[in-house]
Amino acid sequence: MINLEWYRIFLHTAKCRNLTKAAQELHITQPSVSYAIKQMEEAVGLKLFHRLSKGVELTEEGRTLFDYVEQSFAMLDSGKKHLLNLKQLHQGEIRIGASDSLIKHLLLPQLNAYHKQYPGIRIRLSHGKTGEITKRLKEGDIDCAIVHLPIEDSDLTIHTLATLEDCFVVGEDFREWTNRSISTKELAELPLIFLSPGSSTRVSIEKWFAAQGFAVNPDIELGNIDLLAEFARLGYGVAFISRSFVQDELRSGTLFELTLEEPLPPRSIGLAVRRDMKLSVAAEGFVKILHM
Amino acid sequence: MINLEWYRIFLHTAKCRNLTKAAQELHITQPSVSYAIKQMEEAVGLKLFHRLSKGVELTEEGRTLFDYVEQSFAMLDSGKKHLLNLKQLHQGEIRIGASDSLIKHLLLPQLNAYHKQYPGIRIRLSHGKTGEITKRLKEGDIDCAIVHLPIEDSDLTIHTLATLEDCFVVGEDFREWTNRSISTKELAELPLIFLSPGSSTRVSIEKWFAAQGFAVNPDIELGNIDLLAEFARLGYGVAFISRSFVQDELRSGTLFELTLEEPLPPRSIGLAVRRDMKLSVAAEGFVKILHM
DNA sequence: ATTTGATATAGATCACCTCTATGACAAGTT
DNA sequence: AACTTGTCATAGAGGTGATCTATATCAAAT
Repeated sequence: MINLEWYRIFLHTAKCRNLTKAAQELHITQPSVSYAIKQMEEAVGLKLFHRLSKGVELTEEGRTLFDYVEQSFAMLDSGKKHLLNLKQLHQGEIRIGASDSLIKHLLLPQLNAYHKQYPGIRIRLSHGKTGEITKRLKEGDIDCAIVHLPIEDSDLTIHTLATLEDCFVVGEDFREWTNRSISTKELAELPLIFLSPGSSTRVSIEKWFAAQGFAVNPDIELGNIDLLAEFARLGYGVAFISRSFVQDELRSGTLFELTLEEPLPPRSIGLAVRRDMKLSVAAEGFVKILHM
Repeated sequence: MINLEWYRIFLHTAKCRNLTKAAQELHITQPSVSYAIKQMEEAVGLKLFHRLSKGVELTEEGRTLFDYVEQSFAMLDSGKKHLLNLKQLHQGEIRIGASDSLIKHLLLPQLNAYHKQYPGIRIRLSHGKTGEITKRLKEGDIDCAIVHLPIEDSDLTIHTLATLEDCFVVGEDFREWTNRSISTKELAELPLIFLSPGSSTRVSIEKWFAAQGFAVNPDIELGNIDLLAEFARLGYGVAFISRSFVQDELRSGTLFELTLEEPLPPRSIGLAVRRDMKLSVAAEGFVKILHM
């Protein structure tokens, strides 16, 4: 069986055409090179070098093998370089799962910062609901997921990232309701605009109403945060939304926040990763940016 | 520095996804595999495997490296297979130099036998005069040369292969000259047909005449053995040619050999190879056939 | 709670790679 | 012709690092 270190010695010797010089390059003594070449020739049963009075020269068979060995070592060198690039974040990819709204309203600054800092890393985003995303995470299709909390899943490790504060907002047509605190009963009787059933935001607000004895039936159900805000602005009713998603609109006066007698519970956003998997270097870099 | 044997262990471990099974395949113990993987990971500064409760799984970085290592080892395997093919004469090439006439009239049986026995070997022939051919041999452009002897060249090793017997032949028009022995003087006065100046055959016959005090001036000089025989047959004169090259014509009665008072010296054909070079396996196979 | 399958580590062992020393050879120089 | 130089090959000794045995640790399965 050929010791792979002999290939390295063979390669250097072929390039130097001189055992003594090859030994110097390899930082071993000349008899070591002679020994390794001899072992290789015996192992393959063929002469690989002509011994001349001044140095050596590859035989026909040696030249044939040389081509293969040279390519093989070039491949290993490329592999090592690629690993170094991954390590130094010059190359690589990161696969992140999050809902569209979280991507747009929460992650954009960090994604931009990460992309600016590591332009060689390819960022792949996949959107979906928390349930879908955690499934992809567990199946190894994505590296990390930004999810609404709480999540109980023994396969995942969860880190809290941020707190989301929700609120109800209205447009100009319903602005009179912002003059005073509103009871939950009053609120339940207004036309409500919610996200689709099953979204974490939707589930959390339904629980809030139920805890107070109300079953609400929203007038409008939408799948998009921007549309929620837009329909509220247009006077279709009262939208339930995370405050940080509509900061601009609140500041500019196109939307107005209702004041509730009963406070809304804060919600959390977390980072989920697979419990038994070490993150790639690229993913670790992103997580670090998230925690800043 | 990465010991190349670790790559082999890495490759097997990645394929088995289990250190214990990889150890079995490699005929070493499981702690040896664990040790090698650990050394590799420390050397590259990256985790290459996730340790699971049942076996291991490549990390992102490990998968990247795996692709390179797999290709690299495939290249080495191809190299070993190619060497084995060369060794077993399933593949390879042989480069032979000889004059056209030697190829056609002397080597064809052996070339046919060799090609039949080793159809995977590529036979490359280059023709030329002995001087040109020995030059190519010394420059490593051909593996062996079939040459007229004697040759004195310290860079070459010469083996005698065969003896060539030369003769003068005539067609029907000069047939009367074959009735009795002819003196050299008589011969010199006949119209002679020779090969071009510089060919070994030409040189040897000029020496023969000169040793007897005659300077001959052939009527016809040709560069082709077949044309020599044809012009003799057509009655243009007396051609000087190696007997073995016109055996068929002599046997069938289209050419006739003159009987000389002074015997012609026999000439030898030899095989020349470079003195300090080991022949390739393919060339050795051909030399063996030549010596049969 | 116990068993099973698997990896990681510690310390001992030994195989083989490497060393030093030197022989052999051919080309180059004097 | 004698000597020097550069280079490869071999012998025998040494030592290092890869491998071993033994066992700890852990999580999944029973």
